[in-house]
Order: sequence, then structure tokens, then C-alpha cells
Amino acid sequence: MDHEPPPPAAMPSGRRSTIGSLARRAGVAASTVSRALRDDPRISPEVRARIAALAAEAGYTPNILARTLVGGRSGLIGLVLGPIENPIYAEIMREAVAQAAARGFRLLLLHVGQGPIEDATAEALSQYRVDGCLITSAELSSRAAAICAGNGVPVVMVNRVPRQHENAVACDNRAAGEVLARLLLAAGHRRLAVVTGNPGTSTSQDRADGFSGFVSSAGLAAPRRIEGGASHAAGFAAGQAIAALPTEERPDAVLGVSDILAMGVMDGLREAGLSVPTDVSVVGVDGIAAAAGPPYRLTTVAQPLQAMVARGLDLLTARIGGAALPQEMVLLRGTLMRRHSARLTAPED
Amino acid sequence: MDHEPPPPAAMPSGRRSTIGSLARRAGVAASTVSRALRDDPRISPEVRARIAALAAEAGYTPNILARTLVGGRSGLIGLVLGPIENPIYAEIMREAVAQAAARGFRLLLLHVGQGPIEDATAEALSQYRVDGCLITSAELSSRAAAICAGNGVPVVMVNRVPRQHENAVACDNRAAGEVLARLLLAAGHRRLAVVTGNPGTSTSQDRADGFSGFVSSAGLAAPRRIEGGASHAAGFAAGQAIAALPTEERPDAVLGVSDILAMGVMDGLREAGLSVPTDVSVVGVDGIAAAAGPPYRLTTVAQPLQAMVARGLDLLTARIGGAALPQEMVLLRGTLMRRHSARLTAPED
DNA sequence: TTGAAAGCGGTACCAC
DNA sequence: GTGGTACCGCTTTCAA
Repeated sequence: MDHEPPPPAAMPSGRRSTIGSLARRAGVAASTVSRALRDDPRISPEVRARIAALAAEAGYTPNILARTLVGGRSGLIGLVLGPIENPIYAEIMREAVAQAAARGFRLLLLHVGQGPIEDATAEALSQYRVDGCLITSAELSSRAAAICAGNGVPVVMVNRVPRQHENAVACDNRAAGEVLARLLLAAGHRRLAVVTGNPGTSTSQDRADGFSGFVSSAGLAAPRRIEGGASHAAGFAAGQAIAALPTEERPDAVLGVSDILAMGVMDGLREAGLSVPTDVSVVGVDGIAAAAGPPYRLTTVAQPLQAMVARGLDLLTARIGGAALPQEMVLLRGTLMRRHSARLTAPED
Repeated sequence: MDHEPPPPAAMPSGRRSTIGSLARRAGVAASTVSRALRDDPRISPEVRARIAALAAEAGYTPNILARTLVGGRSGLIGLVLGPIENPIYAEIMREAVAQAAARGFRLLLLHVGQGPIEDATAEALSQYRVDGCLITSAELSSRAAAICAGNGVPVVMVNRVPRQHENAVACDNRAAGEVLARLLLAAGHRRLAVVTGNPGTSTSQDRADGFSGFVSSAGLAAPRRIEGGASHAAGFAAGQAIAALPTEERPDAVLGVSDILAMGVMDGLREAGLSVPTDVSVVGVDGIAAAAGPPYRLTTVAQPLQAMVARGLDLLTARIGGAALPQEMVLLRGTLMRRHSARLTAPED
């Protein structure tokens, strides 16, 4: 088994073994080692076994960089993450790392946050020869997009509908908004409001539109729109603003376009002395873990994150394969989670 | 300026330009291009300018993989992240990406979550020739540690004191516990409790020990220990358990060893009808953003995340430089944030 | 079934 | 100052 004794210091214990060194030790050519290690059927079983043993003993690991250089794939997927203050991005990331690993890919963390991607980062994309790029939320800078396009690096957006020419996987946000509107109306709510997210984001717009559209087409007054943002703090402010409204104007149900925002709304309302859901019902969209339990128990439409990431990687790997596929966009239906932040039965009167 | 028209399809627009192609176009040798691009002073200004212009026009980016192959650094730092349910890890990550980028490094996301690192992941570490490894929380599997040691890849742990032989940067957790204990005692609290985190983690132990130690040495009864965990849910359960205690046994102040845990404790107490801080004071450690505002306004000791990551990268880059430095451990003092989850003035009686 | 050699994109050493 | 060349580790023809 040849366990090497713990090296005296942090000394790089000898040279790393390479295909060449293995070849020498095995008395064969480098090409033979290469083939043996990749289970090429042409190599005789004995030789293959001998080389495999040698490799294991030497703790050999192939140098992917060299392999990539020859023309192979890097096995790297560039990841661009949205504002991490919203736990949804952390959840997407967790899912993405795990699923990418299962498919033999590693994630190169390019950017975190909403800010635009710096040039240096955009270049990393090209310098490291990433096979593809996974983007959540944050806008891909035109620079980065150009680099991807110019190099034939496929791009897939997750949780965001592309303004440009990328592939995308998203939750059917419009439908999510409609489902929630239907739910609230069925429970007898009549004065609705929606707290919007970051202006210009498709998620916020689609959810709000679906919600408002359903209400309007039911013949009711369009929900009041309140400017929110992407954070709990923004929701909190909105909640306080709502609480400050004259009672007869106060909505009886409000949608925060994301869970984190809706949580803020709940806290804002409660801080102002109102009760949720007794005075005001609150619902969200996303399905983040933090909103599921007390003190929120948020009724929401949960995004099918696992499936979203899976389909995102599907789109990506198909295109990494080199196939000239058309732009594709996948919409996945969310799941309504009935919890306790909204009154869901018509008041008896 | 030569903006290329948007390629008809996602066609890899021609070949990527390389040092060789630039050399040909410039009518010089490849080595000259290499030197010119790296601002080697030996190259004449004119040639350098000409090559720079050519490179810019062609949208040339060096292939880091090739550069690394020659013996250079990969510029890659492996990142292992703890259980992302705790926002502290997301914050560390955000900080790490930004600071690493500023130093010219990219992060290879190796693992997220508490689970042990799979073998495939550990190998990626070696295959991609990462220059160093940054670990938060999650135990580095012995496999991964062996790979790092065997290849002379330096490892630095952030937010975790190493059981093994790695370098580390952490908050002075013991001191944090003491500071909070002193604060609570000064405000007249006498019946203290501590809700512990994941068993066996140094952060949880050190914080709890510092807290308990200070109380004991002040001549008071040691704080009651309540088993918690790493999540809001664990804290919530602990909060409910505390609320269920007979009044005369109920602690008047409790430390949740992490903010997320303390938030859970607060919610658990409140759900049971108790008021924080009127009935029970609650404090935490970490300084996560979510705990700062309402409804928590958690009094806590904030970890100096920015400095922690900076020092972590310092340790790493110094060792990546090849210097044979001794194991090093850096403890950084946190900052007490007095907010409103704890009664901080002695009750007048 | 195996070996030899070329080459991927750079860097660095040695000449000139 | 600049060019030639060898080489990093691996894959892939092309021969044998």
C-alpha cells in the first residue's frame, strides 16, 4: 500500500507523477499509458492492469489543463450569481455545484452580486476556457456576452428570462402570480397590492403582471403597486408604508414578488402593530427555506430549483456537445405552498 | 474599432487568436509577442505598441491553461463552503470572490454544505492544479487534505480553527463569548443560558466556553447548556424549550452561538408568548445582515469578515509564493454591536 | 497491440 | 532587441 510517511515539512513530496513518468516506470510509451488510463480497448488487459496499478500507487491524477490544451473540454462552467442577500441564490448555487459535479463539471465562480461584471472577470471566462456559462439574475455585461458569443461558449440563464439571445430556464413567474391572485380572491380578499422587486428584472415584472392581470380580468380594481426592491429591508419599508395607509385604503392582501421581500413586508406590518394574516394577508414567490417556518410560515409558490438547475445543465451540456441548437427557453411550473401568512378561507359574514 | 457583426449563428467565429497567429500577423517571433504582451522592457516601444494594437483588435486573451502548464500558477483557489443555510457562508463567499479577483485569483467552487467532500471533488483539486485552498467550516476530508499536502497545495481555513495542520483565520470566538457575558452580567442578568451549535465545531465550542467561563469566574452559576444546532429551526426549538421552563428556572438571558441560531431562539420565545428583550434577552455571534434589522435587532459580536478573508488570502498567497512558512493561525477580534434584543441597562429595583 | 512524433498555447533560455 | 528552440503534460494521427 506504500503509505508515504507524512512529509517532514510542507515539502512538495517529490515530483508529481505524469503520464511520462508512469510510462518510464512501466517500460511502455506515453501514448500507451494514456490509452490504458482511458480504458482504450486496444490495450491488452495485462498492460492495462499493470499501468492502472502503477498509477494508483503513484497517486497519479491527470492534468486537466494539459488535456484541455490539446483540444478537449475544460470541464469548467462559469457561474455568475445574483445578489446573495437573497437566499434563493445560495440555494441555486448549492444545487448547481452538486449537479454539475455529478455530471463531471466544476464551477468557476465568476461573480457574485448584482453589480456589473468587471472586465477582468469577463476575461477569466475566456482565459480559463470555460465550456459554458450559467447565469442567475445579474446581468451579463455586454463585454462578457460578447466574449461568450465570440468564442462559442454557450450561455444559459437560470431564474431569469433573457433580454438578449441566451438560453434560459425559469419558473413560470406569470403563472405563479396568477395562482396567488386566484387563491387570494377565492378567499374573499378584494383590495390587493403588490410590492415589486428590482425594477427591470423579468422575475419581478412577470410575477407582478401575472398577479395584477388576474385581478383585473376578474373585474376588480388593479392591485396597488408599491415599489419594493430585492431585500428584506425594502419589504420592511413597504410593509410600514402599507400599515401607514388609512384603514379604508389599506390592502387586505399583498404579494411580495420574492419571499425575502414578502418576509420584510410581514415584519414591517407587524412592527406597525398589524397582524398577519388577520389584518393583512401576505404571500410571496420563491419557496426559500427561511420563509417556511415560524415566524413567517409564508404562503408562496415554490420554484422547482432542483429541476431548474437540472434543465439548465441539460441545455448547457447539449450545446457544449457542439450541437447547433436553436435558442431555447424552458418554463417550469412552481408549486403552491399553502401556509399561514394568508387567510385562505372566505370570512363568514 | 472594428465591431464584428453579430455572428450569423452561435458559430465559433473563426479561430481564437493565439500568440502564434499574432506573431504571424505582426511578422515577428512568437517569443517576441509573448514578451511584448507581458511588457518586457527589452521589447522596443514601437513593436510593443504594434503588437498590443493587433492583440486588442483580434480580441486576444492568453490561454491560462497553457501558461500554467509551463510551470506557472493556475491562478485558481479551491473554495470549500460550509452549510449555506447559514448566511454567514454566503457573506464569506461574496467577500472571497471579490478579494480573490482583486488579487488576480479565481475561485473554483469545490463543495458546498457540511457533508464530507466526495472523492471526485477532492481530485478536482489536484486535476485543476489549484494554487491553494480556502476552507470554511466543512471538514476537509482526509482524502482532500492528503491530496493538498502531497502536492504542496497550501490550505487555509477561515472561520474555523483547524484540528489538523492547516493555517487558519478565525474570529476570537472565546473573547466574543466573554464580551457578551460581561455585557449581560453588567446589565444585571443573573440566570444565563447558552444554546450550542453543531457539536464538535470549534466556533460553537469556543463561543460557549468563553461565555460560560466568564460567568463562572464571576462567581455565578454556570449557564445552562441547551443543545442547538446550526439552523434557525434548531434555535427555534431551543427557544420554545426555554419558554416551556418553569418561570423560576427560566434564564433571563441567552446566547445563541451563531446569529442564525439566536434568531431562531428569539422566534421560538416570541412564538411562545414571551417578549424579547423584556422577558428574556438574546444575543448572538456573527454579525449577519439579516439579524441587524427588525424584527431581530440582534445584539451580537460581528465577525470582521472582510479582514478575515483578507488575512486568509494573505496566508494563502504567501505560501503559494513558495515560501516555507510555519503553520500560522490568526485570531481577529470581533465588534460588539449593541442592538435591541438584549436589555442592556440594569433594572431599577 | 504498441510506439514515435507532432502539436495544443505559452514561457524561458540561449544565441545573435 | 529579437529570433530560435526546447519543453510543460497530454492526446492523437500514423506507422510498425
